[in-house]
Amino acid sequence: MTDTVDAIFAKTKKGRLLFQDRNALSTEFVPDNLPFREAQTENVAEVLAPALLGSKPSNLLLYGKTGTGKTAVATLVIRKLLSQDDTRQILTAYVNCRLAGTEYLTLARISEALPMDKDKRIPLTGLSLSEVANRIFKTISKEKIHLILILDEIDYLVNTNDDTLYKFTRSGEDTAPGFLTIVGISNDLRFKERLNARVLSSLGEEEIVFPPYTTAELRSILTARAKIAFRLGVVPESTINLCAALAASEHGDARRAIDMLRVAGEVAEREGRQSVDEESIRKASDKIERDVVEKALPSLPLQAKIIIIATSKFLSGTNTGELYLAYTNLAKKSGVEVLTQRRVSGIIAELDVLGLIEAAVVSKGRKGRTKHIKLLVDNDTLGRVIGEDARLLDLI
DNA sequence: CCTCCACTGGAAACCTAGGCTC
DNA sequence: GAGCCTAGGTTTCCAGTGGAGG
Repeated sequence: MTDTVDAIFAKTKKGRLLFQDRNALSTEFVPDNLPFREAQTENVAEVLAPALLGSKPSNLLLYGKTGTGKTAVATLVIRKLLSQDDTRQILTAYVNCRLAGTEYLTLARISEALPMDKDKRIPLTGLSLSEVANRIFKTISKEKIHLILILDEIDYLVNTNDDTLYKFTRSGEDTAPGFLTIVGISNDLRFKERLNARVLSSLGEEEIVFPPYTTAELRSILTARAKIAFRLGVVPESTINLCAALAASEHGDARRAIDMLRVAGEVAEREGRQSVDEESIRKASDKIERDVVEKALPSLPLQAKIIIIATSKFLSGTNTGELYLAYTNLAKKSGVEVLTQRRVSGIIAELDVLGLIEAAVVSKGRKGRTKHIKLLVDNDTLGRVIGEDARLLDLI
């Protein structure tokens, strides 16, 4: 027993030699200059600069796929802006609309960044959206706040009606003498098409596009980060190359590349290796994929979990009708209310977006049209993660 | 070329939880 | 505390639809 414990500690001590500053590879870390994003950084700075003189900057839209540096550029510019703010009136709020979940929760998150009166705090539910928006506007007006609002994944705010966005883009009178500038960030290049023309004209006053990083650029970024994060010589060039190549095949996602390098370092450390080799990168790549699933599964609503379990009964895939029957059985067995097929079909679509299952519409001629559904989670993981939910244990 | 299946996916109505007002 | 209001989830209804079999 003590032997193994000693061994673990000894290994850890040895492994420590790899990292120098692990922070440089964390998702929150934004370096003081972003290579290959100089133009965009300057552009954003120019648009937001008027805030330093107390006037309202134009609203701004940042476009580009995940991991192309949109959030990093915004964060960096905001950081520098705040450090030079003599007016002391600028306040910034960052909200990820997808993570917030609903429109209401997005607004609630925004209000958290404001110095709200105690009795005006936003409760978890019960208020109308316009009431919440009005409270936010009133606070901005009363405290003369110059708010720069970063709405990451803003496309999730538009799906149903863009009433809230419209209100926010036209809030001038309600917020005076304060103001509100929106920096919208979107991964979806076609997001604009879904946007109401009136909203678009004021929200997209300025637009900046972020192209994907090339393999060479990723390589350069990784090399720079690795220099800060790791001790000299523990990351060979071949590791960087592999990491960059893997990320480049995923549409030039720098966040993913940096994540992978960090996890690879952790793997190498745990295994007591002397360097972060290509093997560590491969293991990291696997681990990241597993982690995504293991994080998403437990937070799923009960019904979605049951549907996932039902899907797991069909090893080589199934279709909507068959899956619905299996789901119905499971739900009855566990005493859960049975949803309609329309709803189940909707949840299937949601799980597809999450990447937990694969659901492609196929036509089988006379045998109709359906979705071919396949589980993308392996049964071990499923049993381990969903098994924690006592109600579902015996369904697996 | 036409049919017709087994759904898909949009739209609207309905339900529920929870804060608000008086 | 009664009655009102809304967001978000669900149900109800239904007009499409891709393509194998006729």
